[in-house]
Amino acid sequence: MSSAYKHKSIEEAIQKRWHKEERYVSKVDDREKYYCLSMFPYPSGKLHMGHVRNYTIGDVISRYKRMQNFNVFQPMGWDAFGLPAENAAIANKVSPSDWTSQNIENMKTQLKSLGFSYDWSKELRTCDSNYYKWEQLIFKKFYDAGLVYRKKSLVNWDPVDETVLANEQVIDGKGWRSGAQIELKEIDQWFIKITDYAEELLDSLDNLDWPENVKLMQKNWIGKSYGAEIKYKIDGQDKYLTTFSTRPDTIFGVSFLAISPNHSLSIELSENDKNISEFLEKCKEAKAAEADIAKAEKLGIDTNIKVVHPLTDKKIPVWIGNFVLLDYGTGVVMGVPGHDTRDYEFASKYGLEINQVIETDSTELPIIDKGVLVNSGKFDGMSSEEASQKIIKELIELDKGKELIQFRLRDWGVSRQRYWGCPIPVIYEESLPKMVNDKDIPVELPKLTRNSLPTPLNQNEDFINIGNNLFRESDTFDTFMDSSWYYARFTSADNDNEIFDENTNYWLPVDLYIGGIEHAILHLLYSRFFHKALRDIGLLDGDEPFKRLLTQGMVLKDGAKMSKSKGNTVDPQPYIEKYGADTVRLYMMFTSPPEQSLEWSESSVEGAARFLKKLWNLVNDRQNIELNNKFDFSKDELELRRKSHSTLKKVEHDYEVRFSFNTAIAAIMELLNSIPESYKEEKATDSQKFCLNEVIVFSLKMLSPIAPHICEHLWNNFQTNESCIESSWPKFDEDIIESEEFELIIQVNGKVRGKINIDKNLEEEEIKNIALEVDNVSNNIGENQIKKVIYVKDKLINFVI
RNA sequence: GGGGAUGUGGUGGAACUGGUAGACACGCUUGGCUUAGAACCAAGUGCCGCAAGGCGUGGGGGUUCGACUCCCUCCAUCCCUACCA
Repeated sequence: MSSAYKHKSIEEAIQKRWHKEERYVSKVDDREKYYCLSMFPYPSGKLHMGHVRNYTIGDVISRYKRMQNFNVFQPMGWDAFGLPAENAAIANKVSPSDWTSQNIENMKTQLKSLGFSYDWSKELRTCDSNYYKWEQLIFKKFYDAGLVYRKKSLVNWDPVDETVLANEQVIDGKGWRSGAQIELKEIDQWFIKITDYAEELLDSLDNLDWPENVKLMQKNWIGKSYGAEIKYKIDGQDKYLTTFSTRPDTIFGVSFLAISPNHSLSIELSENDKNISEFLEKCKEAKAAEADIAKAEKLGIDTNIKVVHPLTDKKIPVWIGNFVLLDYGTGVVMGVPGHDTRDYEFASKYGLEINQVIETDSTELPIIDKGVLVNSGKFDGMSSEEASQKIIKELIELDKGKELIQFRLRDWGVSRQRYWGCPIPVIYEESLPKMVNDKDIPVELPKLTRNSLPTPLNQNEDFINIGNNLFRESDTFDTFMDSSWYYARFTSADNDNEIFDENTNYWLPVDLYIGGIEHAILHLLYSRFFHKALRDIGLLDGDEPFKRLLTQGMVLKDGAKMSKSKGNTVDPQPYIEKYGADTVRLYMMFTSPPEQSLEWSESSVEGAARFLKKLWNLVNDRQNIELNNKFDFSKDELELRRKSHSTLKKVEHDYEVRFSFNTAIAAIMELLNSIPESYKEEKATDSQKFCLNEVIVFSLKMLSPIAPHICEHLWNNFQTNESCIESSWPKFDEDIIESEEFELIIQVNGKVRGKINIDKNLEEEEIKNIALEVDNVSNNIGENQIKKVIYVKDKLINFVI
């Protein structure tokens, strides 16, 4: 009788061996490389099931590729700067630095206990000055390349705490701690010109092996649109308001212009008009987040200023509207209520004219679709497309507009008014900013004195005032800066003298990048931008950082994404202790396909544990006996061999092409279920033992990327001639998979009426006759005449009556 | 508001290219083993129906010999929306 499966001692022993052998420390060699990267975590305290899912996927692929003789690089690090460390510091009186280090230690221990094959020799922490010094240098280089500028921009201001709040910290318009009404406040901030790369970021999406939905999201986010810039002369003044519209064909329907509350004209008018200044004050009581602006009630106020319509000379009112964003386009919107939902709503509310200038089949305004022009003077009767061109041409002739391509993408504001981040390497002299000298980099983040709260750096006199009337920049970088280039730094993480080195060229680009779908736009777009900008500076090669992308779906709990900040995490630790890492990994992979979101439930953890136990009972205490394979296999034996080889083929496809680990596992379960009991007995024949051994060898190999500890342990006891389970991946034999027969599905009018095994060599006519003989088929056809026969080779025949 | 996804038994899911709906598991039911339990083993398990058979992939409509799969429409849920990461 075999001994019981003891996951704890096996996993500890195997992990110890990996560590001792330095098995996963990677070195450049002449094999084909495979850089497999999972998004590094924010060290929030403990791992949760979302992490386990993400990192198991990466580890399965890394281990599979290693067995295929690729030189695999799988590093891990920490996205260690960010808001939660400051919150924890305030709540628990620990410094952000200590809190972060402690969390990293905890989570690293957890990652190790799960048996992930990371190359820990390349570990990174973004909060180390050894990491962020390079980030400060990159920023300087971006500045030298003309990619950095300063501009005023809006933030959420808490007037009680006198701090800037993240969108997440504003709840129903109130500060989450103070409860004070938040105001929009304009402050100077640093921006990076990601828009210089808008066109390339859009175009090169086509060449990426990424999921289509992610490419589409990025495309829509960049938002290239073709339209016209149209100038409206302010009545009685020699000034113009400039708008952008993608629908110049609707220009005869313009009944108002709406300008942003932050537009210079709005501010100018508010100085002498109490109503307007009150309205602008009210507009400040908003949240900066786009979703909130879009959902807020549309409010406006008439400025009493009129502009002149460029084609009709009609006088048109100018309103201030709270829904107009200054950052997008020109901060002026031309209102066409007949053909735009938002404009329609606004015009209805304030009694502005609603004119129809486009006709379609629809009778109800607003009509959003393109159509044929009406009420548009000489353009009547033209299609939207034709009219757009002619109208732009006319505007150009009148010098009142031009054709324009516009992007939705805005420049990247990287300033944060926070302590726990990378200091921005700038010094001000008489308010004029200058980059710090290279020799003064890194600008180290000052340590907090004991028990002091993490206040923004502008309150740290020792840090900002460096004498001689010189002052340091007190803002820190957006943490998206830290995560935009870490994938590249991993390749040279142990090099203190250079940012990147010859290893960088060997490992980049990342062959497979794995992470949550929530990063589909921002993080992935910023990283793509960084790569291109670093290329143009001469620091990196290639156009894109991530060749292939796998976006995993959210792990949900109580209907929302599992995260520390939402307080709905599930800690894997109790499961690792009770069932072992292999079971947890197997369960996570078995429970759903990676791209799908998954509501957490432990309902079938037991099933995964049971399966490994079954595997253990089958293989443990069994030895692989070397047998000559010149057997005259029986039908049943051949059937099992066919199953072994076809399962191997399927698993390869599922691991490599589909990332469909749940179906791969199901196939292996089926294979083990299909072994006849007698093959496992002592008295089984040699040919039966041969078939059983084949199942075991294939199964251990196929499962080892998912459940590496138990498979390696069983392998060492079972196999004698190949020491390491990881040293190869088996090969399937297509000849064995090929079968002489197939199961024919017989339908009558598309409904299944019979199934029968058919020799593959038979002709269609013979198959048809055999099918018609089947009882249930002939009964269903009865006296009816067969109108049509549809035959799908090796699959199905359908009689239409 | 905008953008992107998802929706299949009691539960997680399978069906990869328009061709057997429910693989593989969980749970449950019955039986075996056991002093009892755990564990394990065997059989059953979409719904209605005694059966023959019929119905069935979020709702409604369409295309097709044939639709979970394609088209239209509606509903629900999740993610992102530029300062959570």
